Amino acid sequence: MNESEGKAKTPNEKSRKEKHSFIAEARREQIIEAAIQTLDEIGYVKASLSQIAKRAGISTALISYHFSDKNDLMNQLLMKLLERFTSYILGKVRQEEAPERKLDTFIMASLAYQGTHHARNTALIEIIFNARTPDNIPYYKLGDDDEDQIMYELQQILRDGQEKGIFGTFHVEVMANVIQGAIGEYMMNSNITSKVELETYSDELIDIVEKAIKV
Amino acid sequence: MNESEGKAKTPNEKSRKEKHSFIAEARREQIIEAAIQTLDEIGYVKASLSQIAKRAGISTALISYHFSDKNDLMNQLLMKLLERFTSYILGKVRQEEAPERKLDTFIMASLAYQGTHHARNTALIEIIFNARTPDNIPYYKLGDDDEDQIMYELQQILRDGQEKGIFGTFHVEVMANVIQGAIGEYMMNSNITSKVELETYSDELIDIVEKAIKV
Amino acid sequence: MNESEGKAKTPNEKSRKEKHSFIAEARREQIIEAAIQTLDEIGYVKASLSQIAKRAGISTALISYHFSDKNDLMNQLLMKLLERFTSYILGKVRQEEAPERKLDTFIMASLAYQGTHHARNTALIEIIFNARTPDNIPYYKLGDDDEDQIMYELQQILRDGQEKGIFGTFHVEVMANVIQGAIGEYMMNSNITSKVELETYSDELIDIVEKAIKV
Amino acid sequence: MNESEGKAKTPNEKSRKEKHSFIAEARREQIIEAAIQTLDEIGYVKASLSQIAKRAGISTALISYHFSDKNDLMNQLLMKLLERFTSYILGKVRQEEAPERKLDTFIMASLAYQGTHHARNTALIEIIFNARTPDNIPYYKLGDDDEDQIMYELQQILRDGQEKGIFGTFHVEVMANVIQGAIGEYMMNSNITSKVELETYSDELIDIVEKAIKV
DNA sequence: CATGAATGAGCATTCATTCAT
DNA sequence: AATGAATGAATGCTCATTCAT
Repeated sequence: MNESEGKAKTPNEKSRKEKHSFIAEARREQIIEAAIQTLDEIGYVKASLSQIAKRAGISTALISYHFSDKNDLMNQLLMKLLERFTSYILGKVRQEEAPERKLDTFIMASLAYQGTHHARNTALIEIIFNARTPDNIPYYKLGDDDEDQIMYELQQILRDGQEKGIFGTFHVEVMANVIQGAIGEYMMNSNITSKVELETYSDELIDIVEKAIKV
Repeated sequence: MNESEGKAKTPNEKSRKEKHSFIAEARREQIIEAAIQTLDEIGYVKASLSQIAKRAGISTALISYHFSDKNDLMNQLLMKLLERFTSYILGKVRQEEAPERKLDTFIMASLAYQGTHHARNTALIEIIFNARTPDNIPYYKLGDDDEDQIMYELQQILRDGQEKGIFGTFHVEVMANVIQGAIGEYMMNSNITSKVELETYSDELIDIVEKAIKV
Repeated sequence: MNESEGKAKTPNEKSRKEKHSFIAEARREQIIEAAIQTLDEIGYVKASLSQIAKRAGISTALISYHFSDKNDLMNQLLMKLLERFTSYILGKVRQEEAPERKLDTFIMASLAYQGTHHARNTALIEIIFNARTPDNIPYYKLGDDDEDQIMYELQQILRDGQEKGIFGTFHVEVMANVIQGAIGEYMMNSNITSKVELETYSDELIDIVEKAIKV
Repeated sequence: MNESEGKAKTPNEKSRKEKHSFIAEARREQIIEAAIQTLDEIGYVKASLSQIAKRAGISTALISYHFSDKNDLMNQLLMKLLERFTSYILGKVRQEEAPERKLDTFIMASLAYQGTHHARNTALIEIIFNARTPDNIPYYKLGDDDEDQIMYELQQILRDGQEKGIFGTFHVEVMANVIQGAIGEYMMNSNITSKVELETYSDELIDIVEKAIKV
């Protein structure tokens, strides 16, 4: 707002501005956390601003103050959730070198996320399957080709393995989709979750995939 | 709310009741069809009773008359959709004898349903991922063991194949889940749908599964 | 809604439909009257749906039920008020034959309306000077050339008088505007209203106009 | 709220106060200008404090700091606008000596103001027709006898002319009102504005008035 | 069986205002 | 003097539901 920003005439001028941004950022974070909790507890359909505000211990007006829109809040939340999920998975996967190790890690990390970040994952699912773009297209139908780094990474691993002759021949996109589907199904369906241990499922899935991709 | 509500005002109570039931049944059917159309067109979140009524060409009050609740309507709709889907798949699968044929048919029929009954399938997905039980549990987390005949049938096929020595050893529940997940992913994610033809996906998936289950 | 309307299969079928429309029409009328009262009492800025509903003794939702919009309500109200005002003035004016009598009647009737229909007139002023079109143009700037029958009639009287040689030469549009302004000023400004009697004002205005238009 | 609020914290209280007053006065001026612009652009109903603040490039809190109330702001704005308008008209009128010249000048200056100070005039109209006193009386109904120097001056001109035998006999208050109405009508109604040139209207109005007041 | 009429509860959002800094 | 943060109240509006007819 002021063209002489960055000059920091006085030491506390800068800190004051930083504090302001800091408070605002903290609030936004808090609201987003409350939104995650709300989505987890009562689902997208019932997740009104007042429900979110209640969980954050603030007024609904304050949400409107920090986010231009309910849509804005949901979009920023979706981005944050995807970001966190993506960086969690990629962080683990990229520590590995060999394609077969990368693949195993991918599967294990993806499944583990559900256990370690249950609320986040539920919130993610709730948004993806309920929210729609302004053009009324559900996010789950979008598949956001460009943005979905996870899917891109998985396909890269598979292609890399094929090129190195470690994996056999198969339709990469279909295979990636099958793996994603198997992971997603475990994440969402608590029927299988309650009957098969995460580790068992992980091991068995890796087993199945290995059989399917081997040379 | 209760089906035995008649107070016998007239002597020909029975015939009247039958007629009433018949008309009522037809109306319920009509409302449910309109609900499917509504869910397909505008999604669960926006699918208000008035939107459904508009598509059915009736008043919203009439929906409230025939269903005790919006929840009741959605539950009945869900059941009907599951029933139809189930009987479609089982109808095809049970025409086959050999486990490997049954399995292939199961996969192909499941995937084909999306193409042949698009609106129904979208409606099904919209309900499963948006509606919640009175106890606030999302349907997608339920997985309803007892009612999910589809899953039961798939697992039966796999077990049958194993017993007959046609399939190798693998964790039946995990394998069934993987297959279900692969099918579901293709149904929901239009990203893969637009990039891989139904038949290709079907063939490749069968291929993958065969490799994974073979002795 | 039904193509067999007007056939009136049974006597009470028709009457039922008529009754429904009648009730709805009566409600709309009641709401519009409440809106007039509200505008008169608290002005356009504060005239919220709940204030109108309070005066009508109904819920705000019922206003939304009978009018598609607040804008819709205000537009219909504006039309009704203009219509009533116009028909009142024109009804009186058209009973006269001679241009000079028509002109006198026009002035007297316009001024009298303020006295006899005070609330309506205030409501009219409040809407015209406060409401705006969707394009954000105030109604008072619109001047609604085509619709303003009153202004058209006044100009016709003046032209007719000129053609018949009863009135002299003057700029018709300016003269009509001056007359309208003089009437409007008396209607709105309660300062002059409290100091000069309606009849005095009427007589004097007629006098002034006569001097200005005479041959 | 009170101008003698200083608590004499520092010795050079007076100079500080003066500086403060000066800055404060400048801010108030700035806010008032922004308010004029806002009223002109979007009208009274939509002229929220945040809209005004946006146009002033300041925060809404600062408006609340300098004006006790939104009402206070609007009142002070109204006074300022009336003051400016009054001094503009009176400045021109008082340069003339003869009543007939004064009258012509009054009319021309009043009409010219719309052209030369369009935004101010629109803002003036918006406030007068939308704002209300704490007692809920619209300003347009007030006519504020004591403060309205314009109307007083006009009536003085007319009386002076009569006393000097230049004007004939007529009801001064009504005549003044007619002139005011004719001017106001042209100012507000863009229908006439677009059809009749300012100069034409001015000439014709003077002509009409001259005929009406001549001996 | 079917509807129009009606409502209370809830929605997202904006507003004028206050307060700590 | 000035601002960002925060709120309670109010707005227009939609919704599922009820009820008399």
